Amino acid sequence: MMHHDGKMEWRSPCPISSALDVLGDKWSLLIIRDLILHGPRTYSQFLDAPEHISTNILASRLDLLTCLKLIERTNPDAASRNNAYQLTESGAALRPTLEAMGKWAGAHLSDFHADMVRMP
Amino acid sequence: MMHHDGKMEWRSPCPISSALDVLGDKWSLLIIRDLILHGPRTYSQFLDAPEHISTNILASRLDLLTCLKLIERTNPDAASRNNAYQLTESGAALRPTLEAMGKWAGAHLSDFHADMVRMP
DNA sequence: CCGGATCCTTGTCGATACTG
DNA sequence: CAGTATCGACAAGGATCCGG
Repeated sequence: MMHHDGKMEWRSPCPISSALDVLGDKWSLLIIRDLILHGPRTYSQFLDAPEHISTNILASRLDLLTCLKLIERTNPDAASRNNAYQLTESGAALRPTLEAMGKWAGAHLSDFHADMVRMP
Repeated sequence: MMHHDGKMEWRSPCPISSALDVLGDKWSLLIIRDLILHGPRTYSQFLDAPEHISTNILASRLDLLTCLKLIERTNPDAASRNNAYQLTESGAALRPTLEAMGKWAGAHLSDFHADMVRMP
């Protein structure tokens, strides 16, 4: 198993910049979204999301989010098979950010994306 | 001048996913942050931000954000020299998202990033 | 000079095949 | 089922060049 060496690179002391150092990509916040919407989730349940993340990207994001303690395994000691991931308190605290983001998209992106819906 | 062909790819109808289709990278929200914090800003002022975006990335992001009407030129008809970018109403509406994100980072990232400060 | 555009290198993403 | 290995495509970074 490959796991992160814990050495994060921070571009500046700005909190927003730091948040984006962790979450500034197209997938990390989608993983958090799935966990907020559906509760604990297994590897293959993440793969079933409509955005279709690929397996290696999912594994690397789960690894990073675990290292930074935004998520954790539901049963750390059990075999990885059928084991799930869940939010920590830190990950769950991203809910207001995601709500603000979803609200913004609903209000300001519908001109460009007619098929967008209220919530998945 | 090269400009975007307006064809965005949307991964799903989910608003959060759609927001991340636009803003899910390490730089776009930092541009919005600069505009919220400092008001209208020129090309070289963006380059002076402590995170040091490179010129080509900045140009392509400004172009995309302009196409999606999150930002606009302060004086569209004037020469590009010394012209600045400012937020539209749509871009300004991202303030709650950035505030939530900054608040989250301040509360949950300081264990990993000791040098982080309240606000830049 | 300022606002980019271009070139080139490096790194990350994404698809698919594969393994315990 | 939960990942890992591999490889090609593409995006980011960095330096420099150019038009006004």
